[in-house]
Amino acid sequence: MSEQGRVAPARRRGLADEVADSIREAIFAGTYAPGAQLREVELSGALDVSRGPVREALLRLEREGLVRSAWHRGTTVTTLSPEDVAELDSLRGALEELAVRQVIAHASDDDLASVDKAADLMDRAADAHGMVRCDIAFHDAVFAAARHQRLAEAWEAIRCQVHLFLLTRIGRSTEGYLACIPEEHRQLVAALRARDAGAALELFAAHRRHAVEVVTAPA
Amino acid sequence: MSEQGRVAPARRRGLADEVADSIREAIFAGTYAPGAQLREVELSGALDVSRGPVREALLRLEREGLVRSAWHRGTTVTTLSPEDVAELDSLRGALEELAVRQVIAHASDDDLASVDKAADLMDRAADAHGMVRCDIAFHDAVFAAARHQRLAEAWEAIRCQVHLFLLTRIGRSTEGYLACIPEEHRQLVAALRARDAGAALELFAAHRRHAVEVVTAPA
DNA sequence: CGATGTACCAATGTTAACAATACGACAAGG
DNA sequence: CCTTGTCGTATTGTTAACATTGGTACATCG
Repeated sequence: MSEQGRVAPARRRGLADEVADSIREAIFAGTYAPGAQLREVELSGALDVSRGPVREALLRLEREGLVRSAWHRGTTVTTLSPEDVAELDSLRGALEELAVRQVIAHASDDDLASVDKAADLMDRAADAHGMVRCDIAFHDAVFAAARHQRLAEAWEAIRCQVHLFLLTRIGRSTEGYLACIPEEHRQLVAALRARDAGAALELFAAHRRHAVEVVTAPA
Repeated sequence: MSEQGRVAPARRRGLADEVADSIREAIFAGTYAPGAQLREVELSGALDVSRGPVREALLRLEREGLVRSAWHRGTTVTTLSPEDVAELDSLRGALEELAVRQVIAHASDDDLASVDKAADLMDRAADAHGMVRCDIAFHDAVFAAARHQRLAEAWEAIRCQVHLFLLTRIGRSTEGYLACIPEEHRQLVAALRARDAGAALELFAAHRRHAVEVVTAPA
């Protein structure tokens, strides 16, 4: 699917990156619940790495908003209050609005094909957790298609928090989610392909609204 | 000016934060020009600190977009290409639009007073560098008045880059800048105080346009 | 003479030990 | 009984030494 021309970036990653990935996965898997403390010695022991890379990984996760840390007070997994959800939603809205405009203005056919593929992958999602993963992947594809480095970075800064948010969403009600979401995303793709800014913006806004309603409505 | 009620956060900062501040200031002062390499040993020697905090500081500066680093290839001061400037402008626009809406919707009188004060401080700016500092401080105040933690963080992620951008602007022409900018910001404050979303949005957009034009227009 | 392989060096990545700090428990005093 | 001061411990902040890697200059070969 559109090999981009170049062969491969071939950049080797550092240990800190892999540690960050491990911790991130552990959090999403539920090993570390929101509010739990992430002790450096414990992590370094479990991952068989020194505290240096762990420390660097935690700093990266903090950049992603997945954890929060205070001086000499350790690092804890982020807990999302209702206010946090509201912030996440409004900021995500601002970023997605720019992304949609950029996609409609500059995205190539290959970029749109990637978005399409991400939407298709949703049909194959086994459980709710997998669906959330696909959901995030879809929006990743949209931001990638926007071809806007800094916008993508801004999305990455809240991406994991949105993931966390969707995780609490499926905790509330898995019913409508698995069935409706794939179709909902297919409509987003269609609007993007049609280069219809107005329709796409409205659909993305509705998409976000649905997610927020599920979490906030039932006390 | 509005003590917020609480006495003081009283949180002590780590060494890494201070190191980050020092390096940041050095970059803005021109000690390290864009593209220059930031060697860990050199910095740790100059600041009389170990490489640990320096490493952590560089990671933080990378989060702020002030430097870029690759694995085993060191850290360099960010250089802004024309495309980067375009990205910065559009993303900043998206963030400021949300900020303006938030300010108009939720900002307290104290918040607006802070913005006002930031605008007044511009009259006392001695040179162009000081003016740039005030310019950034003004927008800091706006984002602070928005009372939106994550939005403020998103702004911080490009704040230093905008600072860098404004620095290249005054490199092009200092003439109009020193004279017009204070008045321009006063109009922004007025629109914010009037809670006039349409006018404020347009004025902020024009404000950004002016800055970009100076840098991009004269080849 | 150009291309290629190699060895060196400088800089970063990683590790482990040392120092400083926040939190909790417990005892003394009002 | 509540407040306050002190101590101990667990955890983070910091440091310095070791390991690994990328770049470069140079020698060698075609």
